[in-house]
Amino acid sequence: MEKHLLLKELQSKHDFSEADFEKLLPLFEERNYKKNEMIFKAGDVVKYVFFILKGCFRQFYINANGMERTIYIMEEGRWTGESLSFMNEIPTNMNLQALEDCKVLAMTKPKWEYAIRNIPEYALYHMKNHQRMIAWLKEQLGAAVTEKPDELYRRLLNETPHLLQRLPQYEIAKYLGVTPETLSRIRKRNTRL
Amino acid sequence: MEKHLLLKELQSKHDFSEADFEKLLPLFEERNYKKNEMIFKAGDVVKYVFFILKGCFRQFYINANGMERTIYIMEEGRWTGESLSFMNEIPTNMNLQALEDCKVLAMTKPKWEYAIRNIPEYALYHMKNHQRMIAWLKEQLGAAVTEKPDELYRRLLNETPHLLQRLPQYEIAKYLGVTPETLSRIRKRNTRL
DNA sequence: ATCATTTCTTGATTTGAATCAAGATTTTTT
DNA sequence: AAAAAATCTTGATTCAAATCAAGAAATGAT
Repeated sequence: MEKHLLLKELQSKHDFSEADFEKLLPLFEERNYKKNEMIFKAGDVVKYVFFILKGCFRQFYINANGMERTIYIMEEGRWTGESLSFMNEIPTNMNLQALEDCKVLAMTKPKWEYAIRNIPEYALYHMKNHQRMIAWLKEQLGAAVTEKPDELYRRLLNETPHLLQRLPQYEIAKYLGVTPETLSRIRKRNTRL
Repeated sequence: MEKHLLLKELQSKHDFSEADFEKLLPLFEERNYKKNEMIFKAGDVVKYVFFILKGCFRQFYINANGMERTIYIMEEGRWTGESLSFMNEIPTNMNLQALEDCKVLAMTKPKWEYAIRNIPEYALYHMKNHQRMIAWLKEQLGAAVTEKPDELYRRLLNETPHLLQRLPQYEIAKYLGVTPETLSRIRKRNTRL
């Protein structure tokens, strides 16, 4: 029997036992989202934390003039959600959308609190995950402003080349923070291997 | 006797008892940094987590071409450091510099681990703090790309007006991600109340 | 297979910030 | 108080990406 995607993720980042996994897994419920469906919008209180079993999501920000920017794209085997809103039951300023038909494991706040209190290794895994996220966001913020679009594209090509196959170009453009026209030109410039 | 700055911060974000504070405080040592001193640089392993008692710091990113971008500026009553590097004893990709003569409370990793294990409320406070930081960074990233520099300046003017008094303009410029010349023009445009 | 829709490419033009280059002003040092 | 250094302002020019505007190509529907 194949190892569960969630167990794989937990063990890849932390020393997580199968016994703890047996306690954790039943706390989730399975949910499905259709392509382009909005999971939450700015102003909503986020009701679940999500572990992605199939498909991918984008989390994005919309400013006062309606300009949007994709903050990250998460695929299967990763978490998504918005923990500040989720934990404190306050409105989020982010938006989450399914980019494909998706299947997730979703956990509500009472069950999540139970998990944090009763599965110490889950709390520790969680802390590590947050640290990683903070470091990643700081680097993204640094890179977003100091790097030229061509360089940002090459980074993506290096770090997550499969995303360029998986997603339409206008989604990549929103992620890089350029217009689709500019991305088209970047690709032309960078195609001559 | 006045309430300790650290206790104030802990209680403002979490239900933190004075008894727990008595256990936490001795784990720190006081350290001083001179204006412009580098606390750590990209490639270093970060040895402490810092709570700022006096002064302010900037954390910044330097890209491959030497372009730099200030990620955040932290003042007294706030934390700084780089927890991914600190916790995992791996090199950081960030730089931390004192912008004034500073005094901090610094905690080493063994003591921090002791605190996390033995003062559960500190672990919870810590988790909340991380969530807040993630939400803030996501918003910063969204805003950095979607907003025009004038709007970013007005945000700063709204959210942390005292920083504009406290710091030279070229530091504000690095934080906003524009050149000092551009900031000078932005200020001119936005000064007519 | 054809038509319609969505996505991508290419060119021309506009726009806003970076860069380059002096000066002016403020702060620090002596 | 004068001199030196650091910081800030202003103007002219350059440059890169956004915008505007068609078309071309790919995808999906009938």
